[in-house]
Amino acid sequence: MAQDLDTVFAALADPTRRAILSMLLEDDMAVTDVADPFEMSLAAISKHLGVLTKARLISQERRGRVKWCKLEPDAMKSASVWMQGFGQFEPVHLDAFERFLAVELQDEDPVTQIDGSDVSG
Amino acid sequence: MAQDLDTVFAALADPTRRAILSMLLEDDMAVTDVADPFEMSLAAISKHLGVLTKARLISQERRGRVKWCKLEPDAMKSASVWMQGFGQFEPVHLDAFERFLAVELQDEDPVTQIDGSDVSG
DNA sequence: CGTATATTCAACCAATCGGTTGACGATTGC
DNA sequence: GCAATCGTCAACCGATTGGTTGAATATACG
Repeated sequence: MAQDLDTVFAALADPTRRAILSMLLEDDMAVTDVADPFEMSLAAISKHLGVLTKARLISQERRGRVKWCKLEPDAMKSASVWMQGFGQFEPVHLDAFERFLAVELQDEDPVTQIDGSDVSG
Repeated sequence: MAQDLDTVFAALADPTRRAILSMLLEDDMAVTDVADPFEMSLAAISKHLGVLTKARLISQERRGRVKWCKLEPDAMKSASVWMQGFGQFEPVHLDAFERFLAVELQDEDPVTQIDGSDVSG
């Protein structure tokens, strides 16, 4: 559906949300841990996670008082398929680590942030 | 760069703009002709084309008093590469006509609009 | 039980978005 | 030259976005 593409692309348009997705590529995470490397409030991250969930790019499962966030690549796949209509984009075969790097390198800012180097107060 | 992805994904998040892109898949078009199937004003379409141009998803070349719009698939490709970090999306080998259909079918509304059937006011 | 932790909710804010209208600047053609 | 065509610009509008803060809700722990 077109509306799915609306929400998926809109979700991907924000660098914070893309950073969150690449963090979740490593492992499932609790909301608080997702929020940790960012300078913004927990509530803001919670909203971002809501946007990602609505776009079905992630799923959230509550276990006890902790809500675990998990990457759901299918939604991204359908967007990717739509894009493929515009050219034969070579699939660039990557192994797990290279996939991670590919994402990290395209998205520069969040890496610095996630690294937690020197985030000014 | 991350900012490129911002503008590309944001541009793709709007159904009118995706419809424009799939129209341009068939052929280059003048701004007026792009606007024709839509119910909104020419100025609105002009703005949409501006967003697409800024994202480098299209280019615009003025020839006489007509401005021609041309699809530029490279920007979409870089977004597509970013996405591939999240999974091995099979490349779905399509020929030219099938590529066009793939795009059209994913994006339903615009087709109806382009068809000009009955878009309520 | 009481308190700390995890997360969301609600209200608010400034900025951006997607659309409108009317005026305007170029270019074309009778 | 003058009128029609092509396209953008500027001002405006309501809705949405991305952030804040403070309070509220659950769950866990000691």
